[in-house]
Amino acid sequence: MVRAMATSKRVAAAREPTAPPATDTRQRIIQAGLAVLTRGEPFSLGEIAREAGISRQALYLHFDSRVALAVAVAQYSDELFGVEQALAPVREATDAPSLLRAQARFVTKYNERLYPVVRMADALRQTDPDMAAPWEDRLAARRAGGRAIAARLDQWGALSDEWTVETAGDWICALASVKLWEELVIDLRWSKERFARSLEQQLCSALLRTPGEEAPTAVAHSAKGTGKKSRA
Amino acid sequence: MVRAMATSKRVAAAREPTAPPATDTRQRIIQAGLAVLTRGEPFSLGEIAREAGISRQALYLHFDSRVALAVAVAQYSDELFGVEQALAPVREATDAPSLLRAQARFVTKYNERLYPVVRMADALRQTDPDMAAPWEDRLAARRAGGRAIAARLDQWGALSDEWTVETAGDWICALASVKLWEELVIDLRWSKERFARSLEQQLCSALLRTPGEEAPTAVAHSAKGTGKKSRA
DNA sequence: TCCCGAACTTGACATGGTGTCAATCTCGCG
DNA sequence: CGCGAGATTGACACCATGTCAAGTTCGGGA
Repeated sequence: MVRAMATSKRVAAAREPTAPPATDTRQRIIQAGLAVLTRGEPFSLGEIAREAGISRQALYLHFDSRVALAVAVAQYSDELFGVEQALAPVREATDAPSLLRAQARFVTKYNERLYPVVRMADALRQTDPDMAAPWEDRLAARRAGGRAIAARLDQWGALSDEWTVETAGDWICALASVKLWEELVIDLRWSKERFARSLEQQLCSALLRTPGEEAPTAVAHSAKGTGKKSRA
Repeated sequence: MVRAMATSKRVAAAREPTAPPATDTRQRIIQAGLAVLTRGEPFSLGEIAREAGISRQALYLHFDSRVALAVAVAQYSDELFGVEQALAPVREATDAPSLLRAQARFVTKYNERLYPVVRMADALRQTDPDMAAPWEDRLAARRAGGRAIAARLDQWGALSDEWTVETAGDWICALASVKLWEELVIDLRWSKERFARSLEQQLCSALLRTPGEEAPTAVAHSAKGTGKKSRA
């Protein structure tokens, strides 16, 4: 193949995402991996290599193992989707209903896009301990995201009394899971629109204080209220 | 294969679960499979054979393939759990809150017990088309269960206006999914008690008409009301 | 009593995937 | 020129699934 020089591995790590010439082999492998993963399933390394136009053995010049490649593909897929940008509406929401609406829309798009990758990662983590750690990281990030939403709801006095910030965050995280999305959209054939709509509604009815109840400023029975329990 | 006579397979199928002498090899294999599956993961046929005290090749005298064994294990696991009996409180509930409470408790117990089996089946169905059909069957059964609950809520006039029986049924089905249970109980370390409590609460807040609203007998704005839309 | 057939055994083998190793090729650059 | 990075071909070990063949054990029926 081409490549050569002090280019390639070191460069790939340092390359900014703004330079997509993709002449880099490592990058080509990752893209091939994503392509193979996205269509169908079986996921054989030989297939990815063929797709990338290199020999199977060359994969091992760039990745220690199947899992390392999978992790790289997952990360690339994340970057490609642009989580940061997609999350902007969620971060910028200024009231509870629009926050939850933004979250529902984000979740719908994100899960649709990341579904094949998460699927594979989930399958791999069962058999491969090396996949467990990255998986945990992602889970922690999702959990933190859910908790951040719950914390803002709580700050606004919008969080229903039955929740703590922690439990509400976990529930938000669970409802945002690819698995729930898969169950409804893939297995039960829901349309994305219906999923988004239902998720929004359910987030609202699950989390939000019902309008008729105590005002956010009023500290009622126990130690509930505005600053419920922001961290342990 | 060998198979022949009216013995063996036929006998295994016809044997009542009340006779546990376990002299039947097929049954021993299934039990070994469940045991291996329940602890840890890797799931190698050789291991199951060793656990069952027979040679690896003897597995093929009883099961055509890995998938056939897996299906048998899943079915056995179901019988062992006693779904019918465990579902009794759900079937016998006479009001909406206790129905949803019974459902939440059933789901918690069932998912905890069936988790390893479902895990394996889900992994297998990705690569093995033979697993897809049994999976679909189970999904259809779960969906029907969810829909039955939704229909009863609707009959009682307890189902919130935003739902049809179909969509509510699917939502119940999705919240009953092993995957949601896994996310919360396994990955996020929720206790079973907390899961059961939250699930019950969330089923209620998601599905039930809020107390202040229109009475069940009153047919309000559109064509909603008691007999919402029992089938398409 | 003998023997048939069912169930199981051992052992070998094909296939296909992962991961490793060694030898070779090809460039660009110092 | 020759080094060295990246890539190639080819071979190999290992393991899991699935198949095949031949032999063993044992119970029950003719």
